[in-house]
Amino acid sequence: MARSSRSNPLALAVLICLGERPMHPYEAATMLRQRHKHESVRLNYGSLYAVVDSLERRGLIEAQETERPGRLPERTIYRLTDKGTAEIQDWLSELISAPTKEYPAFVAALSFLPALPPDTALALLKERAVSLEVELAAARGAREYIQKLGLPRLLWVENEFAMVLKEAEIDYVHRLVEDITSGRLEGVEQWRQMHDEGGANLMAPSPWQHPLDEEVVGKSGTDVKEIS
Amino acid sequence: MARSSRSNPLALAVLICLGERPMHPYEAATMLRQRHKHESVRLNYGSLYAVVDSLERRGLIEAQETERPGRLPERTIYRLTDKGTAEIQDWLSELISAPTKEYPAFVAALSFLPALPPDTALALLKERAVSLEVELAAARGAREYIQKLGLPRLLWVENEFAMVLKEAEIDYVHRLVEDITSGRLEGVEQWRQMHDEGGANLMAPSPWQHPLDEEVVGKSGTDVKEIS
DNA sequence: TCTCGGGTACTCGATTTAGAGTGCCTCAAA
DNA sequence: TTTGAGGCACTCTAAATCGAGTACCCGAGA
Repeated sequence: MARSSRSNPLALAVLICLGERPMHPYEAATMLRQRHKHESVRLNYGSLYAVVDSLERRGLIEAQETERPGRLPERTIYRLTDKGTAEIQDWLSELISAPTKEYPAFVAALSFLPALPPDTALALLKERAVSLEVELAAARGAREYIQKLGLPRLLWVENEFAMVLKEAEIDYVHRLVEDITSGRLEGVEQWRQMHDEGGANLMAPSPWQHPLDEEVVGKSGTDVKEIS
Repeated sequence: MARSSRSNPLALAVLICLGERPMHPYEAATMLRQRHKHESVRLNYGSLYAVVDSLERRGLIEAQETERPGRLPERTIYRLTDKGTAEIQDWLSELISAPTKEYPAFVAALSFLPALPPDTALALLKERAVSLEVELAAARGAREYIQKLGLPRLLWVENEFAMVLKEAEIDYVHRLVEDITSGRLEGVEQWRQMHDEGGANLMAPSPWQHPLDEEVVGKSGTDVKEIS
């Protein structure tokens, strides 16, 4: 229960905004966008209010007053409680000290790579490399500009790290492209062969009858009796 | 609608399993675990059946027969449709060719680093580095073992890439630790100063009055009239 | 003067997700 | 012989998520 409530980092972001001064949710969102934190924390208005409610239920923030400027929708100003202050330290410490298992889409995609014909895969990987390089160039541009504005590096570390990840990915994609083209990647011959023969599209090209399957695949698949 | 249905890669994984031969959802899950795909694709039983239903509604798979071995719960065997075969190619192509914006927890954490006192942050970062190194060693071990089993590299690329990411992260954390310790990271002095003075915990240490805020923060925050 | 695009500040509902729970089975040890 | 651990194959429900929608306001241009 307390564990699942730490799932959405947007909640932490809101807490930290409120740590600066009391404000209403929409203003916190505005501030986060202002400071470009919406590039590191998924921010959408649907979740924002859900997350704020949950923070209030948990006693980490409390409503201070509600006002309505003109006849615009009413807005509730929240303030951080002591429990909230403690939660910031705790949650943030956990996030920094303990790596969490993540599931990037590209890792998933790579694990099914053999399902595409090798030449298609190659073309698509090259496309990705180009897109990534464009993104990287954009990020570099942004960084230089921001630096000129005088923002110290401390307040930009997240983007620095994001760039590091992007560079690593670019390198890897390039290497992969080369290894496939040159046939250096072991498995390509069977891969190509299987698609040439109009073979089934699998994550385990049939020539090998997936090495990890051992005898186990049959276990839950072969007692096909007693059809209802 | 079609867009949102591509959100969970588990659906793609199921499609690909069914591409091998018809089977019931639980068996697909077993096969995925067998082949260690659950390390690249988030797999839990709650989502599994939801995802299968959605695939059926979209006409990508269809029920072939339902059987019940003994008096165990009934199981439904699904098979891939032609639409499903096409969807595999399409979806996978998209995943490979177009990088998608992701929000790793550590990026979020870094963007709030100034909210922790610098010495705490340092200690936590060192902790993370150690954990990451342990994980990397484990991954290397697994890879060597798997290699000895004779699994070709093609069927292991996703882990290779995951390791590349991990290495990049380790490097970065090390650099960050050094830059903070040595004071080379610009902003540390103010950072330390602000926490020494028992200052507020913010993502924008107060001495700078967040450079990116310009005049804008006041916009939605200062018309505090007409309290209801 | 009118209006039209863009910003403000939320609300709503349809999906999705996570993970605990269920009831059945098998096998092995006491 | 009983008992209990562990696997099978789902089902259920509470919570989270996302994006579209709403209702208002303001300022610039025709």
